[in-house]
Amino acid sequence: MTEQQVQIRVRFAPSPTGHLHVGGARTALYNWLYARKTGGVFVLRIEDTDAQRSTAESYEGIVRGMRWLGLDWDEGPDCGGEYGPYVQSARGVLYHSDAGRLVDEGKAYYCFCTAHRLEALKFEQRESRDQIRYDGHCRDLDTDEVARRLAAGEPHVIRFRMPEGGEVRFDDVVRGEFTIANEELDDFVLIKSDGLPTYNFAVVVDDARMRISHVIRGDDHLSNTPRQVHLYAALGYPLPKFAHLPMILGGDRTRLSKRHGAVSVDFYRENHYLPDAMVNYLALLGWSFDDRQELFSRPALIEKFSLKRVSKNPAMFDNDKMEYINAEHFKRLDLLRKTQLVHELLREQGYLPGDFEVDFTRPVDLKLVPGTQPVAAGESQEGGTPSKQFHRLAMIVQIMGNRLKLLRDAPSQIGYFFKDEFPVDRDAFERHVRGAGGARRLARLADALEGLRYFERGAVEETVRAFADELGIEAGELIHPCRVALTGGTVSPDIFWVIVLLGKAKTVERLRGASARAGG
RNA sequence: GGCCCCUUAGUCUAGUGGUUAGGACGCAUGGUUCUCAGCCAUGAAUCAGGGGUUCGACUCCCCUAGGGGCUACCA
Repeated sequence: MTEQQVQIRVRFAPSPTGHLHVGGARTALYNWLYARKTGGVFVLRIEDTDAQRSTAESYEGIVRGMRWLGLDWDEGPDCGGEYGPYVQSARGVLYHSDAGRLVDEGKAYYCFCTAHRLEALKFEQRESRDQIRYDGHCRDLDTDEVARRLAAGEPHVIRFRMPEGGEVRFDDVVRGEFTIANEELDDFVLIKSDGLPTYNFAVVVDDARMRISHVIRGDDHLSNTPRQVHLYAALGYPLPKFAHLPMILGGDRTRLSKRHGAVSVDFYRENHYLPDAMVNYLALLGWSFDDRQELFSRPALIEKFSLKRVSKNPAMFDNDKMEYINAEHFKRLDLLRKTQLVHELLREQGYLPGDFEVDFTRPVDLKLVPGTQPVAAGESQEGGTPSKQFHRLAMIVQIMGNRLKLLRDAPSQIGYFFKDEFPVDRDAFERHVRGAGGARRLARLADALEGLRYFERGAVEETVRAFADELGIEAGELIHPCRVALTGGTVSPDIFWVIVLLGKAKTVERLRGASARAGG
């Protein structure tokens, strides 16, 4: 007898009441990874039973965030599926039908208690330091009375009839066994007086009817799970497997929320982090593979992910580590891909001329790029054909090497290659150009470079060093002012490459300009 | 208040009775270099506290403390 193989079905069920934060994204990711690893189905369901707080913008934002992260779903509000609708507000009849069944079977009942009465009850229980729970006031109302009050249109809710004694038990893939006495639970509400289901009820009805096999969610739901287990039993639905993930905490160790700054997925998207890097880092928040590997490509993550290795401890989101992971992923991108990304961003921000077009759908010849090929004399580095412009951009990206860690910083780091107006570090200018007699030297260096017949790296370096020798100074003493004049700051890639890629005309112009400004 | 969960360096973690408690980020120092990044090397830093159990506890049990969650007609 082989056990029947049940299809693995998981879901991410956000409520559209805010942006997608890293905690939600992590939950979505683990579900997605599990589905992709097992060949299962990943469902997106929108839990909008809180009519007040749910918004369309929030829904759009969540979808945008998940798409950016590359967490694609197989069934959901936009693409449908066999078990729709995938928005709770459209599933009303399902909840009412299941709730009605429970009432008919005596497993749930109508309650007419007013908010006022409940308030007073709570107050009283707090005073007497009692457990705060519903007292079962309407639990055994006469059926005729119920019918009469219902007919009279009296506001009411439907409550679950919690068994008096006994206990509930369930297994959690990451927590192990969980048991709690029924006394701790009370007759919680299933259907609110506005007719909408409560979270605890809707989640069970939906997970069951959508055939969810594994409920993977944040561990803030752990305490609610026993109630849900009761509901599964009462409704006669098979119990799914549960996996409660540790929370992700903000810097102050409290639950993540808006006030925790950069914890929105939007932030990372807008700042041009790499989605694969974010996925990698998020995966590490509460999961580890072993004691050595922590850098994973997406396929590697799918292959290695396992619910069994999910940690029980809450984790704090560490931005430094996120940036590090991002840098590592960026480092691993090939030159073409990097250049493509930089190109895109530079264009967006107006750093590139309008005629700078590269058709990335066609192979780009990078043979000349690797960085050792001299640029032939007479070939201007500015302007030129699109492929020449691209070639130059690729070389710039190439010489940037690992200095470019975050795509977002590309414009400020290499902007001086494309615009003549770039920020100049005043202090550096004073120190390296005006002070130390740099101004006069720069003008003379400009002359020397201008006379160069072959403007390629070797010749440039030779010229600069020879000039330093002639002056009887260290090459560095010439290079520093040069860097400030050319790039505006004290940080740049190899200065000789900068000179070559800037081109003779721009180099000479900036050197003379700086010299003049310094009064040389 | 009641109940539940969690506890290895600042942070993320490996570890399941015997280890010099391993790795990573961050930090510090040194090396490489025209600066920076990178890379290499080195270093500081951890089992929350207290009781047990045991020949032996980071590992098992109990208590305390701290943190988190649930206790809503929020999800």
